[in-house]
Amino acid sequence: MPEGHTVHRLAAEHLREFGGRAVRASSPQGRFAAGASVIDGRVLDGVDAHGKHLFLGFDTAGGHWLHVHLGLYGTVRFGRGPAPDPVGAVRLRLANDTAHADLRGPTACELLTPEEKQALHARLGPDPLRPGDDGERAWQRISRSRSTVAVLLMDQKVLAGVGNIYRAEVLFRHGIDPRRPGRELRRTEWDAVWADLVALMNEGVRGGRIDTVRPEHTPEAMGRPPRVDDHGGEVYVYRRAGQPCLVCSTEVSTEPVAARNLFWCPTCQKA
DNA sequence: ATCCGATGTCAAT
DNA sequence: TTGACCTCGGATC
Repeated sequence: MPEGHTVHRLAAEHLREFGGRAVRASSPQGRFAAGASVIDGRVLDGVDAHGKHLFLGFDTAGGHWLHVHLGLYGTVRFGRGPAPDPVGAVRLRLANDTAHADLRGPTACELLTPEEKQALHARLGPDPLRPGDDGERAWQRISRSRSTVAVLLMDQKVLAGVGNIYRAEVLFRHGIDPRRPGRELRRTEWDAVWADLVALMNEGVRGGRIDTVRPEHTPEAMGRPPRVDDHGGEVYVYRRAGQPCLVCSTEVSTEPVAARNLFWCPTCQKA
């Protein structure tokens, strides 16, 4: 499930499983039948990821880019060996003789021209997972904005790839109150946040999960039972409302912000 | 069997 | 600011 690290991981996995060979494409559910027939039989010869947007290039010289956005609940499930009958609503199945991948529930699954792909990149902020990107463009926006850092970090035009978990966790790690206006963030704080996102999210790509807890605060180090959460990683505040802060034992706070639940420690993250 | 929430975005108001 | 989108899994009855 999808913050930026998941999408970058999916790009690499598609290239590994399907790259350089003709791929069969179908839409068992039917909603992407026309698009699948365009891709069917073409060679996957390039992949790209920017924030939460995945791009698969088929015969890219001919300009066929598949754009996928998983949204809140989209998934891709890979399988080895002969593809079984599709189960449930599979929007797109990619398959070759050794592997298959089933896409379900995406917000976007569409074909783009190179120009349309470029336009999409243009409206996204820098992505901590894209090697050439840096946080300067994001800082220009943040340092001029009266919006809160909680809102700014989730705005994909400002910064691409950060979602609700990385937002909550990186602000905790830097002791920043999520309700502070962007223009009151200090340059040194932003530089530290950006550098931390680069490190945390690359770690997320490697492990396929979001782990943000420093070694000295892990359950093992603190003598607590290991944390169990759907998303599978060790975190400080995400979805821990009402539980004691791992650092200071204050109850973790929560509050809806723009239809998403924000989590923070009111003691460790002072204005 | 049914309800609810979820790592997200956009159109309509 | 609100609701729609559209899928799954876990909690609840």
